[in-house]
Amino acid sequence: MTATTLDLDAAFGALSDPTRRAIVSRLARGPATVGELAEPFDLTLQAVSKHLAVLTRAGLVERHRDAQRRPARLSGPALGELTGWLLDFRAHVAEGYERLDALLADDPRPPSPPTPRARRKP
Amino acid sequence: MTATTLDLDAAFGALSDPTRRAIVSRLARGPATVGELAEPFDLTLQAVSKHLAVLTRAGLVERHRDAQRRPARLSGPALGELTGWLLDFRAHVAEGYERLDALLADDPRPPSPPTPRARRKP
DNA sequence: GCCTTATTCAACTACTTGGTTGTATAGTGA
DNA sequence: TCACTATACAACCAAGTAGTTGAATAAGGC
Repeated sequence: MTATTLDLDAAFGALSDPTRRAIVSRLARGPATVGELAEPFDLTLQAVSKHLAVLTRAGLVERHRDAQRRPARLSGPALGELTGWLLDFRAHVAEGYERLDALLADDPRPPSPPTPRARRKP
Repeated sequence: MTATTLDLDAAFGALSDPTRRAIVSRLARGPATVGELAEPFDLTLQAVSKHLAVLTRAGLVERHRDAQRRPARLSGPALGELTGWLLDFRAHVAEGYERLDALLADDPRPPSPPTPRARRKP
């Protein structure tokens, strides 16, 4: 409740980096230290530490102290909020599509031109 | 199934910008032209066009031509995939928490020392 | 053909960011 | 205390990006 007031900018931004997604992936299987997290990557510990800082600032990861170590673990609530935001969106999109269908039914245009992504002039 | 092979980097990156999220928000209520999308923002049309390009590259938005206009609309599948990815994650997180509980039950350590973030020397 | 509208491309600037190296802090164990 | 481990901080750099202005392209209407 009240929640973390998740910063969507920071959260989405944090997940836009493949290294950070991999870190999140690993943390999803349980807490880990910076050293453990850094192992699979060809990165300095400092770099991983920075990535963790980004994830922490975004509210996606929590840290605590365990002797010299500062293990990180995922913050469930933030991920939940993020997911909620997207789910909410999908619903709106579905709604939008219905409306679009109505529009198209009124319009003498083919249902959906085959324009998946390619935007090159011939 | 095979799906659009959604580029998570691009998709999350695209959503990490508040302007682009606002654009997506607006598009969720139906297609719109660049001009229409630009109206609520204090931005040039070029800037909005660029944002749309980012969203399109990320597979979140589709464009087509309608006379001089090039209306944009959300691409449902991509949003769905993104949501799926996060949902999948949440499941893993829940799993991870269970495992963590087991760990803590095995460990003579207080559940969570009050170390939120402050790391300053006195 | 010419003018208007809608949008994009190109070049440029200011700022952010992912990475580095080097140094400093915190905690453990001898 | 000293040595060692784990992590963070600071300064820096190369690359990316959000924004700008100005010019170009595309389609319609006259």
